[in-house]
Amino acid sequence: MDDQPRLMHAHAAVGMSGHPGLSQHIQDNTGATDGDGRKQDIGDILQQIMTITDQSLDEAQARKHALNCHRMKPALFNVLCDVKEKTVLSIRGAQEEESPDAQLMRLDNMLLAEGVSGPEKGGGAAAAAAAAAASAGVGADNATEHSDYRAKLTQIRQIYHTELEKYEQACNEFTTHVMNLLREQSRTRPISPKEIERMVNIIHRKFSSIQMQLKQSTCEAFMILRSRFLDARRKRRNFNKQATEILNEYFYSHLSNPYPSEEAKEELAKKCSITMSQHGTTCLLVSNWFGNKRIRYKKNIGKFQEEANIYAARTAVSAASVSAHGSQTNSPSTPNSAADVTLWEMSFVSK
DNA sequence: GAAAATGATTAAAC
DNA sequence: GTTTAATCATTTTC
Repeated sequence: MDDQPRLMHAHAAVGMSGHPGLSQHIQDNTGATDGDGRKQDIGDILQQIMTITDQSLDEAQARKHALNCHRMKPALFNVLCDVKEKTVLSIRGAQEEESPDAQLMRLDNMLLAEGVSGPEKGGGAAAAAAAAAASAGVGADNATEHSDYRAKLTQIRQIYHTELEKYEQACNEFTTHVMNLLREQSRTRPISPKEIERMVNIIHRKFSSIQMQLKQSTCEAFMILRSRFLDARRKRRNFNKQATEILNEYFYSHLSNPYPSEEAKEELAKKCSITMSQHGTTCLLVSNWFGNKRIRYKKNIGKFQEEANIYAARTAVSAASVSAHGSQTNSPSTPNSAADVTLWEMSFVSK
């Protein structure tokens, strides 16, 4: 501890000779002329600053006040700020990397597009829900699922906004607190406004990285919600009995070639009151049904034999009644009897 | 509650 | 683009 005064004098001397701006500052701020007197002044100030922590609170307060009023104080602080700026802060400044704005923008855009953030609900959220409901292609009870979806979306929005607000408030409070602290400290140690600004930036970056995490998890929550809602497999509905009968009737009466054309599919979909798929011009549901039926029939003809006989008999009866009335055939192709081995069946029965 | 049935999805082949 | 074959996920049946 005995070294301190010597050290401070040495510092002051180095400051004088090593920093070209110091004498200038002092000239500017004090107008002093006596070189030795100035050295003595600076040495005194520095010594007082360094020993201030060793003193009692009252003493220190008094000393702080005296220092603040010292005529050399502004000049000395300016120089020290300059030195700090040119060494530590400039190095640190150079190392500061670019903030990941791109990702933040991506998240912001997504939240905006999905209606989680932004002005008010009704835009993206409703559109997404409507699209989801439409592509799910369901009928009766989609209203409840729809509102369920909307309620959950609102919940996500609410959590997001309250959390965001909390973070913003905390950020502001913390920034104000730190700024006040630094301003207060700048009375006793050299802190430039630039340094305060830099500190504020650091705080903002930290908080915005937290906000980014919030945005990320909100996006994830929304994606999960939507995928649940959109996943058609989760909301599979069996066709009603009538629809199944219509499809089976077509299938067994076209066993030689159970591949309905686009028109036939649309016709069948209409007959079965199946809403058209959003995926294209074909009725995907009918295509799915025929795809499944073909493969399952082919895999186990025996199991479907009884069903085949029933439908064959039914079509035979209707064909007979039609011919009995002398009408023309209203079927695009000749119905097959279940006993017949059809062309289509031939292709896989004979391996 | 397990098994069967069934609609949807997928990759691969055409 | 469609179809097949395998598979998944749900609903229905027992």
